[in-house]
Amino acid sequence: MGRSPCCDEVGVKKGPWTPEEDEKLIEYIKKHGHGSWRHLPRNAGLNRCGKSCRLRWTNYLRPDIKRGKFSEEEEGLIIHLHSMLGNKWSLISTKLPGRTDNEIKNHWNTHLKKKLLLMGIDPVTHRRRADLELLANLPNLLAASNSSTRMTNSWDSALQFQADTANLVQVQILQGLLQVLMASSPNSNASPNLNMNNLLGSSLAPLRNIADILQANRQLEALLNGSFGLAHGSIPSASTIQMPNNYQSLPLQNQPKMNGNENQQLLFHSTTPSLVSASPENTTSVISLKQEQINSNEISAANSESSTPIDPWDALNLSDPNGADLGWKEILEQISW
DNA sequence: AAGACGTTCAACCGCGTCTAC
DNA sequence: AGTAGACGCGGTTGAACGTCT
Repeated sequence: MGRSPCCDEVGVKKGPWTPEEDEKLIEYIKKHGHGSWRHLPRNAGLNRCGKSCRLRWTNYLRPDIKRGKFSEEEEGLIIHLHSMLGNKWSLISTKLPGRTDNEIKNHWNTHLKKKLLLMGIDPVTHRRRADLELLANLPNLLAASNSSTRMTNSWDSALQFQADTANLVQVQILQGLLQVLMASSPNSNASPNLNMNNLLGSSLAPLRNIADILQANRQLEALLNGSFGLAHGSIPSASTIQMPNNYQSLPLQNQPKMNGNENQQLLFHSTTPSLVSASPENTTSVISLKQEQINSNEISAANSESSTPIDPWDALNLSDPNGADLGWKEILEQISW
């Protein structure tokens, strides 16, 4: 056990390396190899601790280090490996020739982690995020995940899988949020500050097309049934979302009217929004949302270009007479979970 | 133009593991 | 088997740089 005492030595230089020090280190290792890192600084004429020398060499001076931006393939590989290995940066770096563990770690913390968070994916567990912070970040999440579903082939399958997962998050969050909103305004006379038109027209614009959502579900289904093998069992069919036990349908009077289609059901959560479970074992209620029932031709007959399958929610008359546009945080603050 | 704020990444720190004795 | 030196790993820091206001 015991820590290396080398860095405790007084009078040893710390901080950024000078070109002269780099030169000395390179020359020495070229001639003798690094050998014992502890003795290397003295032998090489460097006033550094062995640890510092090792770090400088392995992370910066080594001749086989690849510099420059990470390619999309590399990023995808990092995400994939991280989902399997966690923060085992040195292990991950062995799969990326020319990249150091430090470099990968930095890139993860500064780029990839944020990317996943924006997509609604927990960078630690690589699962959908189910916390309220996610809800607070909904606009960013929606924008990111919506654009991700339209991604070209630039991201590899690992990223695509996580992007598709994020789309399910969209559905779940929206459903949960609407449940809360409905519960707080059962007679459609919502708080005057709540403007459903604004809600659906701005922050939730990406969700206005249920066909997109169903498409995302199909993609996810295909991925889960395909090469990733991450599902714990059969996956709900493309037109069926299986819900955890605590999900239930609202009484009809609390549901938004669906134009010309009284059989259509949307899902609402009874309390706090949670996420779709990919595991059917904890599911009892299965509520179908049949794609064929969401015929945009039927729904949009009375509406123009802005019309979508969700437009009937506009009929809830939740518009703010003052036209105030609420941000998500303000909305959340008004909701008593 | 300049200060505030945010981002990046090289380098450090401290702990766990390995290994020689 | 126990101990201590050495190494490697992952988390954190802080200076440099970039962007915004």
